[in-house]
Amino acid sequence: MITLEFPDGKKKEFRKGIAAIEVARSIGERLARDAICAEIDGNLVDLGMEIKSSGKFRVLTFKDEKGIEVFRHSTAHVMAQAIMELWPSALLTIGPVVDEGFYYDIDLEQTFHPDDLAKIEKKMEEIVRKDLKIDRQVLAKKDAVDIFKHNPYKIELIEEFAGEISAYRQGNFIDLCKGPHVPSTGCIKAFKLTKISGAYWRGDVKNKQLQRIYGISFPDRKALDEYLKNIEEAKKRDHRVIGQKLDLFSFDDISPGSPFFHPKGAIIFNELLRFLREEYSKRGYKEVITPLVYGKELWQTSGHWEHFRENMFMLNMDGREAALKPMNCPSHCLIYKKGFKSYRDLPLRIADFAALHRNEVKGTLGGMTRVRKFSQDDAHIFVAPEQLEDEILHIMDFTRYIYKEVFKFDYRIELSTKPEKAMGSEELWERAEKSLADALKKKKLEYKINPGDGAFYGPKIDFHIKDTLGRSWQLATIQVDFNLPERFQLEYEDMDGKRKTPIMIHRALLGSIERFMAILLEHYAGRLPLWLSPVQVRLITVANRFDDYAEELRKELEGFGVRAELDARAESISKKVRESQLMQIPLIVTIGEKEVAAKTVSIRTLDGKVHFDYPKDRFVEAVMVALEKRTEKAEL
RNA sequence: GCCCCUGUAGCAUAGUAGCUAUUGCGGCUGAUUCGUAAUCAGCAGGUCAGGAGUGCAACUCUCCUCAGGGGCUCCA
Repeated sequence: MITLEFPDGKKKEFRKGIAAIEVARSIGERLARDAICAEIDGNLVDLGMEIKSSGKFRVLTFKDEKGIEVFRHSTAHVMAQAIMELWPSALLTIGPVVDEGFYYDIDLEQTFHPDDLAKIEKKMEEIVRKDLKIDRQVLAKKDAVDIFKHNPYKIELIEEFAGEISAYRQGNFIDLCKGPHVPSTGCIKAFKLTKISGAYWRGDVKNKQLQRIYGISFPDRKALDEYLKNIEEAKKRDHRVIGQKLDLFSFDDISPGSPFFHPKGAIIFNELLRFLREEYSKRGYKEVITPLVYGKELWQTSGHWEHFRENMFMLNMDGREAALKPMNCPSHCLIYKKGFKSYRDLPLRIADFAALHRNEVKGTLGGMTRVRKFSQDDAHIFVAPEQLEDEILHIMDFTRYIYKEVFKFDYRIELSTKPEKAMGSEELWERAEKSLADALKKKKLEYKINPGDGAFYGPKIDFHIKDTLGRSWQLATIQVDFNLPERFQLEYEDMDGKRKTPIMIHRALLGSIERFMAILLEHYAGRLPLWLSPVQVRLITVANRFDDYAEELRKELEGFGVRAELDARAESISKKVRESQLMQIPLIVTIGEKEVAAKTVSIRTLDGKVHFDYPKDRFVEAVMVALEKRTEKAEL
């Protein structure tokens, strides 16, 4: 007999060699039905696995992260089988589970067409209907090589395996796999193949490009339908759709990747800058204005010429090679060098909103999230070494204020360390990495380490958030740099009269303003906070004879710096309300007989609620308070 | 840069086994003065992304270019 301990701490005896599924059944029929695989002492196993020794036992279902992964991985196998049946010459490579679903990379002469997805899905349904048993097999290396000898990718994988080589068979399909898997193909109830793309073998551009098919699966149809509905909803929130509907920005073929901000978009952009400037003045930053064009010698000094020349826009300046600046750091180093610096000048916080140009390769451009021309809320802070940690803490506070308090975002923190292409000594890098890690620990923040993902001049802390389509974007970044100050021979005179080299911190909190705007639009689904709304108040009159009162109120609001419009067209109230609502105007004020008589207004907010007979002066007051405090909405 | 898909008026769309194009919104004109998501009528608006080719004939088929989209790679 063996003793199994369940997650609730209860222990139960079973005969040795009992299958995991039987144990599940002994707990409950329902659990056995939902079971995907089991976990024994932390190791995932198939439900058919015979348990030979005592230990901690757990049944995994679709409610468990690991259960979802196994389920989707099994779906990937069903898809692979379907593809092999339809295109027997296809070579399977790898097919892992990702955040949203799974994919399989396939080497096939013929290219897949989107219509093929439906064909593959049909074949998958057949396989599911057959309810083929999925069996685990442990193979000796030479047997594995023999089975997969026609597939060089699998051979390459087999050659790398150190431990046991396992494979899973369903019908006449077999694939190399660590497992576990669901017991039979019939378990895969609801799935959808979502997209086709190219992908390089092992993610390396030098390797052959394979075809990747993505899919997702769920234990029942309802969950899948819900997922698909969410995707549809997310598409409506896409910043490109909102940007066009609200007339915020556009693009033109004549300058791909460079946004045109329309008047309403420009308001949002400028409001963001106004907000930052106010914060800057509270936090000791000094704003500067710098050139866009620089001779190449500057980029040689900074190291960008060597590392990023292909991504810079080149120009000719008096017959000398020059480039549009892709970033601000060298400009600020030059400003630092004007006039001798004392330790009393540090920390020196230099902020800049200059336009930056990066000649991104065409394939990577997209909407406002990846552009060629953009501005950052950039700042470079020059500190003495002993000020470094405090300054980093100071920046993290600033970041938290913006993201948590003002915009209420959830973010993820990553610490990126020394990349292969790096400048500077090992020792400097270690010091820089440690200072960032220490600051994170002091703030008790959770973070993930991204080995080798730092900038070429130093390590960094990045703040990432997800967009509505589940894609992750880097927003704020804090980078420690010991290299540029040396390259530019920056120095300051310390208390002891000695000349020392300062440390430079690169930081941008919103990141690119363009990208931040995109994320904001999606975050709020176009319903921006009052202070950012291009039009804050729209006044609608019931009939022309009330226009004077409305215009008076509009002027009053305008006088207080509120963006207010009067819609006095001879259209129906319903129509004017509808249009304002579609334009996501936060405060829609209607004015008619009653309002004029009683000096009130009727205020409609975007949720459709109407506050009738609201005293006019109190309304103006409420708007002013909301703008002053930058709250999302006016308190009515 | 690589793979795949897409490109019809300002926007959203229909369409043709190859004979220059549909509808709605928006715009303009006129009427309507109305109480919280579309008042009515009329009019204008398109070298069907651009170029080349095959046809008597191309928006439709082929090729090239450009742009957009989804991925891959990249992201100072």
